Amino acid sequence: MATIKDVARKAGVSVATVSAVINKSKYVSDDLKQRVQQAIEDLGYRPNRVARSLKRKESNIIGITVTEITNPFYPLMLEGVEDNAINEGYNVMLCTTGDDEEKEYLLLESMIDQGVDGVILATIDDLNSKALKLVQKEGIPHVLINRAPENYTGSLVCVDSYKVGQIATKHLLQLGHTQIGFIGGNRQNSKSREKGYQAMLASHNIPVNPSWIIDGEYSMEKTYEKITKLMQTSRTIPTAFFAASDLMAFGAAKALLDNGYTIPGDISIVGSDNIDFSEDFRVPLTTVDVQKYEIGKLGCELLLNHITRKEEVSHQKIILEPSLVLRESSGAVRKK
Amino acid sequence: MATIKDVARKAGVSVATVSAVINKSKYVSDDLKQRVQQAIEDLGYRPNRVARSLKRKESNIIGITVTEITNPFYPLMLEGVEDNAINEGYNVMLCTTGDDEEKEYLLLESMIDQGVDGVILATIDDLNSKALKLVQKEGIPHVLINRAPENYTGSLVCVDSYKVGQIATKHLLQLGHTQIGFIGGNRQNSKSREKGYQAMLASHNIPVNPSWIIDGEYSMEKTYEKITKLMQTSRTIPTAFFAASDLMAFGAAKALLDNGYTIPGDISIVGSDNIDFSEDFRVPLTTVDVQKYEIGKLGCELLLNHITRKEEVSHQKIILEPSLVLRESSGAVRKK
DNA sequence: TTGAAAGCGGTACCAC
DNA sequence: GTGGTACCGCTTTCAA
Repeated sequence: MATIKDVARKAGVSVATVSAVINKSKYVSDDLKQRVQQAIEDLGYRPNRVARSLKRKESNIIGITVTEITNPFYPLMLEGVEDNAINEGYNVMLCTTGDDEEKEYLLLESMIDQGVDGVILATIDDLNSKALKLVQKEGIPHVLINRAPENYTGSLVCVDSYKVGQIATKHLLQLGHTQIGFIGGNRQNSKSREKGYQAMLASHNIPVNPSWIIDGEYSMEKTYEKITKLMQTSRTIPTAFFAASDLMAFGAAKALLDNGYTIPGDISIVGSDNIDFSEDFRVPLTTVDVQKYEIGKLGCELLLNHITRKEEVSHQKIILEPSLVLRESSGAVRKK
Repeated sequence: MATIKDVARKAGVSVATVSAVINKSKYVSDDLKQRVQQAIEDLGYRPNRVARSLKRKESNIIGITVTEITNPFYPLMLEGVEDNAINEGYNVMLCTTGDDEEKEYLLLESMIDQGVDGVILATIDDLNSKALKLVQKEGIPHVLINRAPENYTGSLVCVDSYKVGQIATKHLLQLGHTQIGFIGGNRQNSKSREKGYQAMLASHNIPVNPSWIIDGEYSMEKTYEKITKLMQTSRTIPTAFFAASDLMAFGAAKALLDNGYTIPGDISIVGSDNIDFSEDFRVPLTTVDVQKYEIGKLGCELLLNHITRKEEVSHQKIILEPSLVLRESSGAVRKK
């Protein structure tokens, strides 16, 4: 690999001048500029970004943490991030944490040590998260996307999960359902969706049956098990379920279908996320769209703003609007 | 951020000694070792990887290029790569090329300039690919995964696509189908699968009908259109389709379903890839599994071997075995 | 056994 | 306008 010195020698100028023409950082006469450019061309020279990073203390790399990448929700979000990053001349470093706090911390640390200019965190639910504390302590620009602790005051972009719960539940109520179960997991998004669901029921004076609140652990398989068990042990089951993720909705639907129920004939299902395959699930899934791509894209924009204009970092919150996507898994409550 | 100098000062030793204890690169007396470790602890010192990279000319970062990440095939493969990389102390930089040669080249170049120690390429079909030429010219360790040019002689891990075609076609033949269409796209994997399909038909003396070879462009939507058009314009359509990807199989199945055909009653469909959702597609899809996770994992292992043992780089080829996954989209040919 | 110092490949200040 | 050079933070050779 040719270095800046080689270029300088070949062009018969100093390295300072080469650097100046590369970065357009100060005036260089046309003559020298020509010679330098010619030399760069001839040698196929490309600046060593590592050296530049060391000196400038900026790498043009951003990091992103996600819990998992096999849930189709994340690739789309990631695409939003990457599209934006590439456009602005940044590379992206990816870490999958698997919801493991310790792994998350270590991976984040490794990215910081690698010199990332900032990080997008899609894994933070807790204000006391070690990972969050780390970026704060180190003063690394960061924005949370998709997930965020309830009273987080930093920059973030996510969907209004409370509304997700309201929208889904309202839809079910309008179809005449009053016995509506909830399937969620141990994440803030789920909790907010549950609150929206509870509030909507409460506003219609409908009590919630605690045994119809299912912990699906954000897993299709677990949800399948839990719902199967519910059918075996409960005397009555709801006429509808709202799930805090499409994957859990899938699990529930499969369990129901496998036990001879029809959807939506016997039981309605509403998911959330609107992942690509919800449209082509065994029963096309009614769900709530949460603007996955936008979350990633805006999150990246925000981060890049933080990075480039450090001084005017205003803690910005972007809360996106969810919207109902009507498909075939929800229908009028069955007649008794 | 504390630097190595701070540690040295605090411990009352030279930076060389600090470096030695960090890297265990030479003997240091217990006394000094203690003091250094204490100082590191006190300061919360972590070595600057950028500086280390510059000096050592290795970054512990590997790059990976994929064409798209929204096809659920890739996240699993990527997971295989990342799991392995993390375990070995490497971070991964991700680039999505969208099958755009120019973008691919630029992104790859940017990763190299960022100092990646090696790259995994899941985007190469052509021996003359600019991207491939680049890594070869620069002498960057690289391995191709999932996709590869026909006569590629470097390291690679992928599934035997020819066999994929054979297996799928054989299955259909065994069900009594003789009128079998093929849906593919402009990638080497598809071409090999098509060859396997053709060969299997030939060995049964069954001619292939050229109008039943459909270019689905690796897109669900395109395939939907093409199949819809086929139904409108052709007097006869096959009793079965084999598609070179599950996504295209989905597109075909949807088109058929939307036009009143039953699957597999009227027409059988076999996909390839075995993406997660093929199991829960409207009609659970019979498909050919291609060991996505393994491809990524082994590809990463191979690359890391190249990086760490430069001298003994034997060009290694790992060809994985595909296997049929029987589900509900394929059945006996209908009686006339 | 320990440390001084050169140097990785750039950037940017300062002097000419 | 241009170039000499210190320096970014670390590794590694070499001398003491």
